[in-house]
Amino acid sequence: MDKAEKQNKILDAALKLFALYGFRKTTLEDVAEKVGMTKSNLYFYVNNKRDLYEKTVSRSLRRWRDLVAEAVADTDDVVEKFSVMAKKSFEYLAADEDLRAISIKDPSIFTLTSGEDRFYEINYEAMQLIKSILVQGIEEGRFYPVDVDHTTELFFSIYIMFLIKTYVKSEGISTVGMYDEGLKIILRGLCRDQKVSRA
Amino acid sequence: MDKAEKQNKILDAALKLFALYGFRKTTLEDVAEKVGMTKSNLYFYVNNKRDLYEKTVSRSLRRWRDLVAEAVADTDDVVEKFSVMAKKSFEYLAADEDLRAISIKDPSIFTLTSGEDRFYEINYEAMQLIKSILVQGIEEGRFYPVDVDHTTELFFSIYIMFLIKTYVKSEGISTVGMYDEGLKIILRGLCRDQKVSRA
DNA sequence: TTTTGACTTTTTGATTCATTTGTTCTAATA
DNA sequence: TATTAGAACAAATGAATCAAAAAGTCAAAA
Repeated sequence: MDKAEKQNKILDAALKLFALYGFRKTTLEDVAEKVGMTKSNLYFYVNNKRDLYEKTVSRSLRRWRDLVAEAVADTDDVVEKFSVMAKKSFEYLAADEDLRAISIKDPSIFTLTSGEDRFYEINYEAMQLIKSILVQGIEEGRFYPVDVDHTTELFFSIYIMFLIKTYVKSEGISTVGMYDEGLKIILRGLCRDQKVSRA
Repeated sequence: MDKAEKQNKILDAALKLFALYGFRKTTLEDVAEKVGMTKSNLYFYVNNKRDLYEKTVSRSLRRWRDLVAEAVADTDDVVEKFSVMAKKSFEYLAADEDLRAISIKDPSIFTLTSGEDRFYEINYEAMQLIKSILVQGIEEGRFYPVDVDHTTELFFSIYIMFLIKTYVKSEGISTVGMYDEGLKIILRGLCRDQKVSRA
């Protein structure tokens, strides 16, 4: 088992422990024990506790983002792309229990303001995906010529808001209906032609 | 000066002090002094510190809501009503420096989830205004027949999100552009006819 | 190169205690 | 009777202390 491989095992262990206890309550000895080494040896692979935490969360966020990007790449029609992106990215957290547990214990993972976003680089790329779809849609004449940057930020903000409402502060199932309704209205406000095609 | 009148003076004084120092750092002696009485006498007009705070904030929030309602009532066209509501309610906080200062010191005034909203009754009526405009627009055949309840909650949530982004965590002027862009898209997604008329 | 145990430093949590502040009450006053 | 102030009490706060736990370092072993 080489270094990179062991680092991955450490991140796996850390993910589970952070999900279970949260940042403060998990000790580096917990992590070391779970991965079968001493605390001091852990420092051979890890800079410090905070860094381990951020790397753990970052990896999950990146997985999420990539999964959505792949689903979008598998789609042809721009409008369909937009819809797939909106749905996949929103549904994801329902399946990832560990990241969801961490998010509840540490709500600062999802911020409404990019200025205080510790995971900005990851989210920046997520926004690039939104932007690219908008640009494509406008170029193809399917979308109205909106202000791409403002609209990108707007959609991303609304999306984050829904994540918070739905998963961080579990507001019950009603947010799903809101999300669907919102998606319909936005698609209608975005699309030039009226054959929006989705329910 | 009768009791109600003095209570109002107390709320005025409290508003200024809470805006200046925040809840924790203003003492009831500060308030009593500002209004020219002793701390113990304050209790003749006020239940307790927390209650004074909530009443102070509530009054400001109610003023805000009523101002918007009046502006909407002065408008005839439904689409115009929606637009006026969106603009007036968003702009308001830029003018009310005291409430803005309080909001920054106490971000929990604006919540994304109604479950934790201490001012729910006030916001509920604000949502009723949104709802009534949606209903009117649908009845008049100007709006698509959206799910009124979900859409109402959706719009209110987006609105609160913008308040937080713009005033609580001052994200700079860029949110204003986002708001305008979003309003355009939403109006387009809402309106059956295409003569949306606003820039 | 990787690991460990012993080590130091930093953080945390519990406890104390004086001070401030919130709250109540009683008697005076207008 | 409605309103006020002063005294008194109760609760919250903040500073200080200190021991335990956890974070982080390092020289030497495997």
